[in-house]
Formats: sequence, C-alpha cells, structure tokens
Amino acid sequence: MVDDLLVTRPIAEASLRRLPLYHRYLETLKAQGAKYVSCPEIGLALKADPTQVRKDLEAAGITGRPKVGYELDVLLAGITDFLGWNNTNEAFLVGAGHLGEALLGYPQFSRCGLNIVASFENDPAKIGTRLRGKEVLAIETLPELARRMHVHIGIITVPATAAQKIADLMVEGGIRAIWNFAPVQLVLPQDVILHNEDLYCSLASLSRKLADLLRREAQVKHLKEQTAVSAAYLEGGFF
Amino acid sequence: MVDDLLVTRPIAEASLRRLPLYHRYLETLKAQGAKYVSCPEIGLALKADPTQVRKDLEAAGITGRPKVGYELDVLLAGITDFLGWNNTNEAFLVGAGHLGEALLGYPQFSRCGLNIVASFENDPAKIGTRLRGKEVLAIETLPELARRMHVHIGIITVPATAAQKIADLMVEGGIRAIWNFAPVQLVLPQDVILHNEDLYCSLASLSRKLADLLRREAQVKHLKEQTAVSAAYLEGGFF
DNA sequence: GTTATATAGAGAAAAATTTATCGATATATT
DNA sequence: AATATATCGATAAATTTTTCTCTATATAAC
Repeated sequence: MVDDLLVTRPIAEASLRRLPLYHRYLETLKAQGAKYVSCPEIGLALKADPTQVRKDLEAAGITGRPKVGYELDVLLAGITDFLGWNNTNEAFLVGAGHLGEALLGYPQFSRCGLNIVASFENDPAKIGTRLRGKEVLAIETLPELARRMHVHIGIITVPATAAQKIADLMVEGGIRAIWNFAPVQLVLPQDVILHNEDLYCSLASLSRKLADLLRREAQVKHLKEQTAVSAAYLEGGFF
Repeated sequence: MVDDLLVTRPIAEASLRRLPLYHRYLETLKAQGAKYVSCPEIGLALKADPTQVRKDLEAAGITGRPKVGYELDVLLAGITDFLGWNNTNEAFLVGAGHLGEALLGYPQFSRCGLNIVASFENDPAKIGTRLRGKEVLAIETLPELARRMHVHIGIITVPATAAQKIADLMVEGGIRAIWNFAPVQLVLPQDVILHNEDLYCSLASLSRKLADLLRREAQVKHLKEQTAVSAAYLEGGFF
C-alpha cells in the first residue's frame, strides 16, 4: 500500500531503455498520419518480440484495445508521461571539449526532460565564452551555483584523470545524479546516482559480435571448400 | 563438438560489458605494484557481487587459485585475450563533427583493438583536411575504399536524417558491423551487425533513477513532518 | 445477425541472470 | 605439524527477463 507511494512503478531497466525507441518510432508513424498501432507492428519495425513490446507498455501503465491496438496519441502521451519527459531536469555539463559540445548540440534532449543550463571549464581561454548558446563558466563556481539553482544532474565530459575532482565538486554542490562519460570508476556517496556511459564496454560488445560473425563465416567457407574437395574426389571416380 | 569451432565461447552480454571495467581496475592495481587480486577485492572496488565477478572471469576462461586469487598479469592478459584486444579491427568514421572528433580523440580505442583509419564527410570545406591526424575523405569514396582496405567496422556520427544513407553506403562497401550514434533505427541486411549507442535511452534510465530518488526523499521528508506533527499533538496533551 | 480474425490481456513456461551455499585447496599462523 | 582462514570452483537456489499459450474482445466481412 504505502510502497505505491514510496517509489515509482517498478520497471525493468531493459524495458525502460526500450520505451524511448518505441516513442521515436511512434512519432514517425504519427507524422505519417497513423491513428492506431499494434504491438506486432512495433515489434516488426524494431525487431522486438511483440509480447515484449506489450509487456513494456503494460509496465508503463498503458492499455490498448483488443483487435484495434493502441491509439497512437494516447500511447505517445503515455510513454512521455511515464518517462517523465514533461518535467524538466536542469543539468550542468563539465568539460567544454568536443564531446561536451556534441552533447550540448543534441537536438532533442530538451524534449526528453533534460535542460543543460550551463557548461563549466578549467581552461581560462574558454571561460566566459559561449558554447551552443550556453555560458561557459569557471569550474570553481559550480558548487555554489548548483545549490542556488537547485540543479540536480551533472554531466561529466572531461578526461578520465580529471573526472573524480569534478564529481567531488558536483557532490559538494548537492547534485544528485551524475552522467559520467569519462572512463573511470567514480567514488561517490551512496545517495548520489552514478550513470556511466562507457564506450569501451560498448566497444567490447561490438567487437565480440563481429568476431563471432567473422569466425562463423570463415568456418562456413571452410566447410564449403571441404565439401567441394569431396565432390571433386567423387567426380574423379575414386569410389 | 563442432559448435566449439563455429562460435566463440558464449558469454552473456552483461558479463562481456563488465570485463572492460575489471580490466581497467586491474591496470590501476598493477600500476600500484600489486601481484595478485581476488574476486572480493574487485567486487568491493567496483560495487559488484564477488560471485558475479568470478562467474564473469570463468566465462572468459580464466582460472585462479583458492585462497590466493588471480595472478594479476595472467588475469589482465586473459581478459585482453578474451576481448580480442590483441587483434585490431579497422574502422571508418562518418561524420567529422564534434562527436566524431571526440571519438577520434578517445585515447585508448587502439588498445582495445579498434583503429579508426579515416573519417568521411559530406561538407566540401572539411574534405581534404585532417582531423586528429586522420584524413577527412569524401563520403562517396567510402564503399570502394572499404572494400579495398577490408575495413569491417563503420562508425556513424552524422545527424539522424543522414544516417540511413550512410549506413547504405557502408553496406555497399562490405562493412560488417555498424556502431551507430545517430538516434534512428537503421534498416540493414540481416548479416550486418548493428550496435546502437542511443543516448536518449540511456537518459531515460538516468531520469527515472533520479525521479525515484527524489520521490523517495520527498516521501521520507513528508513522513518525518507528519511524525513531528503527531509528536506536537502528543506534547500538547491531546491524548 | 453471424462468423472470422486480429490483437490486447493474463498467466504460465522457459530461459537467462544473479545470488547463495558448500566443499576443496593453498597459504599463513600457532 | 596441526589448525585456521580466505578464496576459488562448482552446484544449487532465487530472481529476473523473455517467450509462449490461451482467452476475451473489438472490428470487419459476409
């Protein structure tokens, strides 16, 4: 009973990560003038199991109608709502390098409830300038500003060696969640959320998939050659 | 029997993604002069279950010794080996914008078996220049070059609207795995690996964790206030 | 109106993943 | 030398996640 109030509706991390994909696909459907959509249709487009799609939507508290599917507008609104994209979270970004600028340039973050309000730098040459329309401020000013402005999210796009220092400043400023793009394991208080975006881990996954694919193909090729050799023997009348 | 040859040792995606984290931590240990390491130690440092660490290492085919743990050098070599970081994969990167430049600047990709050999662009102003020491080539030249150089990996860092066209060119060039940073669902032949790096999905996960945290805290605060009120009533002698 | 059909909804089954347990073993200590 | 202890290795249990199956329902076709 009380638990319902204490936490948001529980959902598997994997489901949560699929919902934005559905949302994106549904928007393209809407742009094409569609009014209704079914789970099999979504599954087909996104190469996902239809039942899984249905379970994900169920987890997000969205219902449809048998034989009809889901009303597109209701579904889009439901996902938006469930993901909290109506409420904006303000964020500070630290590290006005290329990655930082790329993130500031991401067009749709604001529509996903993320508003990067300023960026911070160490480099005096950059401080005081503007990046993608956002002020570049001195890193020392972060803690106080974060407190004053009640900014809850910090994004770290500095080199690995500097990341822990930045994280400490963020914690000092009362930041509650850190989106870390630096390849280091940050040490944080228990009540601060750490979300690592680690491209090396991602690369490991990609590399292995490719290695599997290439190995499989090499094996198939090898088997084919063997078969060809056997066939040649047969043709030659060895048996 | 034959299956052993057909595919690499099977491993859970989640395990695979943890191995680079272990590797990174182990390198810092090695730098500190350590010779041996145990699963509980790794687990403690990386906030992972020790049994899970052991299972991951087992999946990678690495063995240790009871009571002692793992020899650091053997363990590092084992992970490197398992992840295929000894063999280099060459890659083409398309989209010489900020994200592309950030990726080209990632210091350690080469140590993880990824060698980005060139980048490609649409913008004539950029073509012919160099980015992080790598040539910026015209996008039309990609298919032939990919074939000639046997490049197997394509990295897409162009805007969403251009991504599918780029993917098609990559497929035309015989590229086997695409690391896609654009927020679109690419349509590819079945035998081409697609690895999406979708920050919006990642953001959804972060946002929800934060929302949960803040809601929980608000609830706790509310309960405390209620308790305080009750206490006041009690003090006032209402009962 | 009746029948056929596609799809949500609900629950069960299966698969995968994580966590716990216990015995075996190598080292350190007494 | 005997004992204690930490950790691997293997197995089992628990949990989570995915997939399957069946039923009910809304629409369309006849």
